[in-house]
Amino acid sequence: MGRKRLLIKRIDNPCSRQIAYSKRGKGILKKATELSTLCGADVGLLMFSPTGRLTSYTHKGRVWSSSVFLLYFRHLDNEETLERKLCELNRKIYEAQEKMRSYSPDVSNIYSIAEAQHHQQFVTKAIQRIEKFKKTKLLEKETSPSL
Amino acid sequence: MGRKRLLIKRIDNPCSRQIAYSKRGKGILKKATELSTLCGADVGLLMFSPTGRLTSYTHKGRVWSSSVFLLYFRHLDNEETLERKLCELNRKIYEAQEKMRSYSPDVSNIYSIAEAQHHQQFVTKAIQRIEKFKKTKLLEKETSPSL
DNA sequence: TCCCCTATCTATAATTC
DNA sequence: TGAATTATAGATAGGGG
Repeated sequence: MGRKRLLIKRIDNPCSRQIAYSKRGKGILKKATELSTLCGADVGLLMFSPTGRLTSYTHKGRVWSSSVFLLYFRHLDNEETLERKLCELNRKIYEAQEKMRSYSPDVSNIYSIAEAQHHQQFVTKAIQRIEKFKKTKLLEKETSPSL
Repeated sequence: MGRKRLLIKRIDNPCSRQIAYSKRGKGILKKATELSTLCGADVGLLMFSPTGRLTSYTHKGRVWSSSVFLLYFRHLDNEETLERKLCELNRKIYEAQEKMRSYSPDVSNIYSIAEAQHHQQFVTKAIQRIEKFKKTKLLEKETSPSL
């Protein structure tokens, strides 16, 4: 769509590339909004320019937009991937569950063991809480070095 | 870009709307791939049709694509928003931290960490005791299966 | 970078099969 | 839905400021 037909391959000239990105980026953004309003479709768009600048579009309306993109922006805010966080948390939960499983073979009828189980859960949670607490405290320390 | 000028507002006729979505969806997809190859930009696109069908495009290349979209697809797999999960986990952590706070009321950072250490040791020993207890009980059960 | 201009190319609305 | 056609609206390459 220009004075010359354009082959779809990487534009070598960095200057032209940036200009093309600017123009086409706007174009897609417009298309996305149009699609969204015309068809009532949920559209999400993320673009990183050659220089790394982010442009995004989200039609605020439905579940997915408030999940994917919200997640993404939080991810940016936290400067730490939520995915990694989530994986870690899930791993911990899994490990904890595995541990628990090994302790409870077939003994639902024996009250003392059930009770032990209860206690074990309690202290497991307690230790997790303590670890979390320690991390938080350490973080507080780091972020306020004057203390 | 058609025989008539189109006002950008929701297309009332469901049939026309679906057709428009189909065409324009493909169009944006093409644009996204073009932008990606022409400019070396990372582009991610998610579209939900009026009927709820998902179309997506991701230029596989950089970090973001493997975070946002991976998250999204996992989210689909789990049939439960990761966001909600995360919120829940964070809530649990928060609650745990709140509980822990009661163990260390008003001490300075260093001491509260030391104290946490102390509590941790305490519950670690506790859990060891419980495990021993349970093993013993289980052993008792195995050796007297008639009960 | 951003805007403007304009020749041209491209996308697509309407239509038919 | 889908594919093809065609007229036309819209996007944009190249160039200038």
